[in-house]
Amino acid sequence: MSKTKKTRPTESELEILQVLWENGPSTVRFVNDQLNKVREVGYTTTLKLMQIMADKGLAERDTSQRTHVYSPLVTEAETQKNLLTQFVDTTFRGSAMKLVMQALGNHSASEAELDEIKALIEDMESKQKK
Amino acid sequence: MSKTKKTRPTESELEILQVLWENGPSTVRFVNDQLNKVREVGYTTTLKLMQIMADKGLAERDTSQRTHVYSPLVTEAETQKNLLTQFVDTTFRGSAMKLVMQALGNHSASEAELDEIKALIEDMESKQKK
DNA sequence: CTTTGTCTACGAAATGATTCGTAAAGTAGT
DNA sequence: ACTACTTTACGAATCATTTCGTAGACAAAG
Repeated sequence: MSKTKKTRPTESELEILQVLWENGPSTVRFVNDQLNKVREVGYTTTLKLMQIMADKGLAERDTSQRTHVYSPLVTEAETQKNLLTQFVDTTFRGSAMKLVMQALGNHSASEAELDEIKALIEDMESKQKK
Repeated sequence: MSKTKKTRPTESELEILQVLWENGPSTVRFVNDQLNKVREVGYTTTLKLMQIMADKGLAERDTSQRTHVYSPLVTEAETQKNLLTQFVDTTFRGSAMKLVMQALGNHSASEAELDEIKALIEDMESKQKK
């Protein structure tokens, strides 16, 4: 009922947001179908979740048609940022750099990606030097 | 009662593991005191949680003395790796590199840290090249 | 108009995690 | 031995999240 901002999506809500971010405004039916490609979820379960999300201000819905269309009200980048911050705190005791090292070490990256990151770092360093 | 491996720590369990990792084998009293430096938690709450953790195989306890001493059964690095993988999946749709970029961008790093990461990347690239 | 299917609304059950009260037993100090 | 304190054990309350059953509205097809 409120849109007071700052609500953290739960796991399930995040799954739904992913669908909305990837595909744009969608119906419950569509979202539910997407989710079911990965795991079994009942239609009314997805419906309920999406209604809650609208309630929390994570999404809004167009009710002008009988079949409602939901749009995300938070961006992917902004949500990632929030979740990342809290994840770094709880799992890496606040050390983002430890996380970066782990991520680089465990997950393989293409040369292009590595170059991109290197460029980003050099950019940061040059700015830091004033 | 089982030690079947692969149990994911919850938020609260992770907090307790942090204490155990940082301080080594500890009593419930000690862990609870540490937690209370950050937020209020009842003694029996911490006790219960630690008993559950022993149950799940996240920790083991020495009951030879009246005051039990708990030790972690999972390492910090291993736990971070598991949590990171699932976090990348749910929040960054599997793209560890996107996460790295976000982490670099949002959280400030010292020059030394940046250099360390750059070195790591160059190391990876040289190994990849052949 | 009736049947069949799809949609939303709603409440409540199921699940999982966390918190706490209370009891029982051991320990320490007097 | 008595009292005060600390510990473990345990069950249940609380709280958040997820799941589902059911009902009512609407729509499409015959």
